Amino acid sequence: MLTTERHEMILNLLKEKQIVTIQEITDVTDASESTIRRDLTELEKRGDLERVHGGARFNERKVQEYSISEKESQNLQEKIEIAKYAASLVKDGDCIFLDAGTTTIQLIPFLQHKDVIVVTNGLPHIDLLTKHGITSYVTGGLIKAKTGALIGPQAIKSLNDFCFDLCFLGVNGFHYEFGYNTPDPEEAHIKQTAHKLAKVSYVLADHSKHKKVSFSKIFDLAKARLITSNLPKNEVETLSEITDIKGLST
Amino acid sequence: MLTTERHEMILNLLKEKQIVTIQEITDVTDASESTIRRDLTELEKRGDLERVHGGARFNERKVQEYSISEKESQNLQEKIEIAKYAASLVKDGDCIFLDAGTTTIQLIPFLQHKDVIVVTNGLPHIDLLTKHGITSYVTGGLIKAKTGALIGPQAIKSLNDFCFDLCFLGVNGFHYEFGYNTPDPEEAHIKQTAHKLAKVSYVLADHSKHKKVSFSKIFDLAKARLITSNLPKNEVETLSEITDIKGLST
DNA sequence: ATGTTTTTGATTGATTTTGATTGATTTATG
DNA sequence: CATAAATCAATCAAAATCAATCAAAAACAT
Repeated sequence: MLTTERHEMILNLLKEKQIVTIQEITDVTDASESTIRRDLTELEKRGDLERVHGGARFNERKVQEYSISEKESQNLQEKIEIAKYAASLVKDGDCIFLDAGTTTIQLIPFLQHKDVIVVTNGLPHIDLLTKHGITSYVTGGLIKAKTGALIGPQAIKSLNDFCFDLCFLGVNGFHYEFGYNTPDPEEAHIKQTAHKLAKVSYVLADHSKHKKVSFSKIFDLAKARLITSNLPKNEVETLSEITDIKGLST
Repeated sequence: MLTTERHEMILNLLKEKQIVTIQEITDVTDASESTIRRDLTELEKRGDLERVHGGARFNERKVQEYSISEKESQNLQEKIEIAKYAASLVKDGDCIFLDAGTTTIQLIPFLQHKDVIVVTNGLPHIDLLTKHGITSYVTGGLIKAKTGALIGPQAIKSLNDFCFDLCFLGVNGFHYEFGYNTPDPEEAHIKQTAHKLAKVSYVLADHSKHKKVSFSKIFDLAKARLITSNLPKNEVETLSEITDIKGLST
């Protein structure tokens, strides 16, 4: 039996059972315990599985990679409406920061014939931006494979090379009391930095983000104007007490 | 039995079984082990299969999606060979700079099971890097839509945040007297900077780049090791007078 | 027919993989 | 908490596989 063949057997076993013992693997493959241990070490190094005492379990990394396309389809129409309105705020000659995320990406087609410069930390944005012939800059940074965002100190540092007329941010949640938030502190830091560098900041968030709270607070609602949609009228009124809010409806 | 005939038998075997041992092949073909080894080497060079210890398996490379520009890239086979050799120079734990360009991009599949950190200024590289689960950073900078390279002062600045064990550069031409060169002064500047930050620099260039001279000189041949292929023997000797050169042949 | 080139199979020593064994570490059990 | 059982990483020698070399055989050109 070839080493590669054995590796594939192990991964197939894992795909079926989610978790396997070394004993099970040696039974199936007829290889010694030592060999299987070496295999597991190797496969873990590749990131294909996670070792646990006595065996190994499946690594969900590969499944998670689909998360981008799935997310994208959620509330798509709403996101497009929000993005369309946001784009209407852009004037010729503006310098814009486009945050990573599936909402802000919808903004790009509406910028096509405007004479603007865009800076983004979202990798999926880049392709669309160049296709629409928009002069664009990317921040540097570590690639967060799951979301295609650039993060880390390098991203912050390269952001500081710019000033923005407008800044469009995506968030995971917004809350009357707890402000705008997102799960990743690194991404929160990026958004804070972009906000500081911009004359005006907008947060784009569909109704599903309302009252959601996740790990990292970005800043209070008051600090950026909120563009959202399909929120109950009274909620919009409540929120408008503390921030500038544009409530659309589709 | 004809060599070609044997090659086809091997590929057919592979199509059926996905993975075969050398023993299996010798049984079917009645050829010696040495001959089969030679066949496998040849077929791997063509990109028809991938050798593994003890046998061979169907090449994933062909299954994987490639961007249009890659498919259209000239001297692809040569570039793959060069990239493969370049990848063999990479050790676990290395920090690598991967220059933008169609040659360096071929290096990525060969890095997939190595424990490395990659920094690149090539946008097309990013997708492949993440697909292979490689920890990667992007330099910031202006997007040069034509080549998908990141350039300008922001790119230079963010490069200076790193140090590299190895630096793999692409060029448009190399010349005994005029050194390595490329048409865009901005890109030349990036390459120079990356070279300064790296312990060792390699230039990857297929034979079509030989004796080409374009607008911007990057640096003299002596400053970086040259990996090339299909160059006449005497040319390799001449070049080896002034620089460290690895001449492959396909 | 003769000399040249290419292909082949055998042989070599180097490299890689393997399974057994060791003692250390972790987990289970009383 | 202490002990036993299971699992672990590290090491080593045997086995398998490898690339490189060389001479014989085959294919080729002249």
